[in-house]
Amino acid sequence: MISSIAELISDRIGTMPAGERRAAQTLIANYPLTGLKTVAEFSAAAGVSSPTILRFVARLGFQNYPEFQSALQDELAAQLQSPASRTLDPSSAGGAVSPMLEATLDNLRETFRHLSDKQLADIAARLAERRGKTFLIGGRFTDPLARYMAAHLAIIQPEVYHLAGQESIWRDRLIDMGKRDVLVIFDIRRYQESLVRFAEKAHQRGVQIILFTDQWLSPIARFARHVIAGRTAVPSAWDSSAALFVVAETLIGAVTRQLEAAGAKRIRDLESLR
Amino acid sequence: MISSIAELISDRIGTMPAGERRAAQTLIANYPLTGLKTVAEFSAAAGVSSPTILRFVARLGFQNYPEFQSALQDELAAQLQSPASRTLDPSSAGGAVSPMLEATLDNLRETFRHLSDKQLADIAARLAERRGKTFLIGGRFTDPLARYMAAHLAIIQPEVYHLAGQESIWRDRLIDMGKRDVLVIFDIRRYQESLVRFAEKAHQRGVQIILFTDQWLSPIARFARHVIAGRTAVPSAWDSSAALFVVAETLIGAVTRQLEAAGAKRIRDLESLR
DNA sequence: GGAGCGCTGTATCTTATGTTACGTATTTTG
DNA sequence: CAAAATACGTAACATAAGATACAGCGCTCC
Repeated sequence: MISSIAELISDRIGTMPAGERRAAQTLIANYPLTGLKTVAEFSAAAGVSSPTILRFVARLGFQNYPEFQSALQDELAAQLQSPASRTLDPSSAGGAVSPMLEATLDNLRETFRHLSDKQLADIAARLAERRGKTFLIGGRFTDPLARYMAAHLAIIQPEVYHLAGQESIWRDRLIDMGKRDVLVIFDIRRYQESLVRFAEKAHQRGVQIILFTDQWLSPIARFARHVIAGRTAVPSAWDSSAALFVVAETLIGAVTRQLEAAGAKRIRDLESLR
Repeated sequence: MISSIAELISDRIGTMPAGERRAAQTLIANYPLTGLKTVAEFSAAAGVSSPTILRFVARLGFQNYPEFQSALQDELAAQLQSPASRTLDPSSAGGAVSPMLEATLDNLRETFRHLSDKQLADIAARLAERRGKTFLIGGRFTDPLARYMAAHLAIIQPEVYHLAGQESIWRDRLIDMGKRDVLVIFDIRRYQESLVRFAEKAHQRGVQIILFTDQWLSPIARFARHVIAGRTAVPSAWDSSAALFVVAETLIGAVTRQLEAAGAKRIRDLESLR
């Protein structure tokens, strides 16, 4: 059964022509506000013409645009009157919504529950003090997280390097690493032998290691100065790196804040280079 | 300081004449819906005439009725984007828990609320049916997400390619793309000109585009067959890609499930290759 | 109790919004 | 590859919306 207009749309969006689908997507993207504006504004937002908007609402079964708007308003009224129904979406209680989401939300909460603010602040401070270089590397599936973090950190401070490519390549970079440097490693099951070896050698050279791993802890934890253990279990064939991703974003934010003064200037400089 | 229109009203309601006060009370009673309706409906609901409504609006400092409505809509938009601020009272958030986490949790819920199961299933089905090749690409900060997704998809099916490196390189890959193929693009603010150009050309060649973007929709939405709009707002200098990351993981899981029969064999084959 | 002021509603006008018709472009089908 | 069907946008149209002018009414204060 279809109760909301949003459902109605996602139900029929497959059968719509391109233009109307754009209208639908625009409406869903910031639902239901676009639908409360005028046809002209709606069409401009979606990048189509006004008749297309009207055909779109007609296809949804409404006689005219005002009738469509009234329906949206009624829906909004019902939502606003019972805020609980918005937070606890009936579909989420019904289990229709992806159990992946539920599991991920749990993972996030659990991960942060075991992660004190102080710990995060310490790590952020270590990343922010630029005594030496910062290296980032990840495993088979987690290397994108290392890239993501590197992409941000490299903007707000110099000497941030993502170690990519073959093992032999980054192994040679060990020669550049010393006790003033930081190495951020992402490694979750199944832990990669090559990463462990690399971490050990870096550790021997006095490099401070910050490890992102799962709750069973990669063997690299043995060499790490800081360990972030994220929950990874989800109802899927794969483990989830979402919790580690969010921790990474949190750290990026914290480091940025600490480097605000120096960082702001650097960002301005970068902008002017474009 | 007065931040919301509701405050503004209750601030001045004492100085208003009887008719306008009725208008004010009616609006407050089911705020802000009455204000989004037409002047005629508003006046009928309040039991006064239309000019009284207009005088009421003028007294609040608005030049005309549409301006007043826009202000209400903006306010509503702000509310809908951060449901936590309304649902969870600030005192409960007073704990030491990172506001980043709270914002991210909200973003996840909001993103999935606008994303129906059917839509996800459709996209997963499209990614699972291997009529053609699958290409993935991302912008400056989102390319790691493309990599992450590619790393997983490439294991369970053949002909999955992540487009990396310079623009000229992947532009040349266009020649391999046809209407049987799928292109997954990640693009959030600030949208990259090069990606838009690339998407347009791919679209012209009949490639089906699946777009991961933010709620303001990249211009690429114009060419996309499927659009996933994730919430990105967090208390940080950067936008958050966490919601898109989780959607990506969800899709990876769904595709894997669909390809279970074929995929399981493939995974076994891969294992034996090690 | 009468004059002045202010608030409110009716009626009219103007604007801009939603609607429709039609020609062109695009896609699909035989 | 051709022909039909469908979809889209431009432009003209009709309608309903918001704005305004003005008259009536009630209230207050001499």
